[in-house]
Amino acid sequence: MDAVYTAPGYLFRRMQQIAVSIFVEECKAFDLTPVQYAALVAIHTHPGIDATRLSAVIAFDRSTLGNVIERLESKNLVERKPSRGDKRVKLLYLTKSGAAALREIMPLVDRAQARMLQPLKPAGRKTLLALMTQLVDLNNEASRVPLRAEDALEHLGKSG
Amino acid sequence: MDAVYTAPGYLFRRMQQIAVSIFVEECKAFDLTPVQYAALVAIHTHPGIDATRLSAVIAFDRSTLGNVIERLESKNLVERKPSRGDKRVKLLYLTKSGAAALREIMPLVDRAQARMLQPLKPAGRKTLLALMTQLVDLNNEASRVPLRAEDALEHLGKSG
DNA sequence: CATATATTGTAAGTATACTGTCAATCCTGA
DNA sequence: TCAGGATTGACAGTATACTTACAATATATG
Repeated sequence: MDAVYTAPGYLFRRMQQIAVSIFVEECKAFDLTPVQYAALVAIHTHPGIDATRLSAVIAFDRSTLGNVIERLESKNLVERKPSRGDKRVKLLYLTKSGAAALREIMPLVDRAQARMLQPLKPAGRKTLLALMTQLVDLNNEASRVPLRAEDALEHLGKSG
Repeated sequence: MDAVYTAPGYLFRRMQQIAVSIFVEECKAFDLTPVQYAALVAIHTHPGIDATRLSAVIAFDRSTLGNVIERLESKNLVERKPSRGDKRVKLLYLTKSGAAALREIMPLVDRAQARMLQPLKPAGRKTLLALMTQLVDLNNEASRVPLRAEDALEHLGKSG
């Protein structure tokens, strides 16, 4: 059984479980999940983005994202407006209330992020982040939903 | 947006996503998910374990595990037998077919595990595993479903 | 022994995550 | 221009992952 507890797959699942748990605990004053937060941040950074491009920017499944947006809409944090040029597309914007919620929750999320790594020594944190960044980047294509930040943003007239 | 892509929470979610993707790809000949595989391994190691203890041993949510076991049962890989001593409890065993499936899928899972870390250099893999093992262990209590391997196994008369 | 408390499995409810499929719409190329 | 292919959002279906609640059963305590 020891082999199980040091297998990368087990460690990644477990750490994700822990990370979500810490996030929810820190942000329990807001009815926001990690995914919903990520969507808010991305819509704030790229107002007028559509759902398909948003899914590429934050590496979420497109189908799942539809439900996420629906929930954000019903909480009045996000609004969908039809695009003029393309009748298929619905453009995403934060509402006033959404922008306000984002401002309030950001420091809590920062604290959650810090807590995830807190048990390690500073040098270990730095090393882990570097290795994980590298690994996620190099494994990008292995994911079912590869990150396509640059491609997705070309049409928005943003450079980064 | 760059801060998002180097945040620990993002990296953990992404890596979990990638790990599941690789697992499914390597094991697609079998209709088995990572969770179902983990349950099979644990039941194989601890035959006659009950669902509550199993959830502590592999750090799964108890309610979710019920559905997982149900699926394994309907695939005829696992069987539940009522306990004699305690009428509430159902004891878990691998079927012959379950043990055979486990033997066949193990090497595929090993390959999947190796693929997850392959993009890193050997030294980096070792360092990452060590840091992750440490972090998951030290953060154990932060999870909603802490690992309780030793406690859970006391009643089974196993030493480890 | 009787009652309060705890445990076990189960279920309902919510939220990711993914697979497909589909109709509406857009775009391309002959 | 117009037919074929691609894109977009929506939907159905499966599988985690968690919460709360509940009935049946066990156990601890008076």
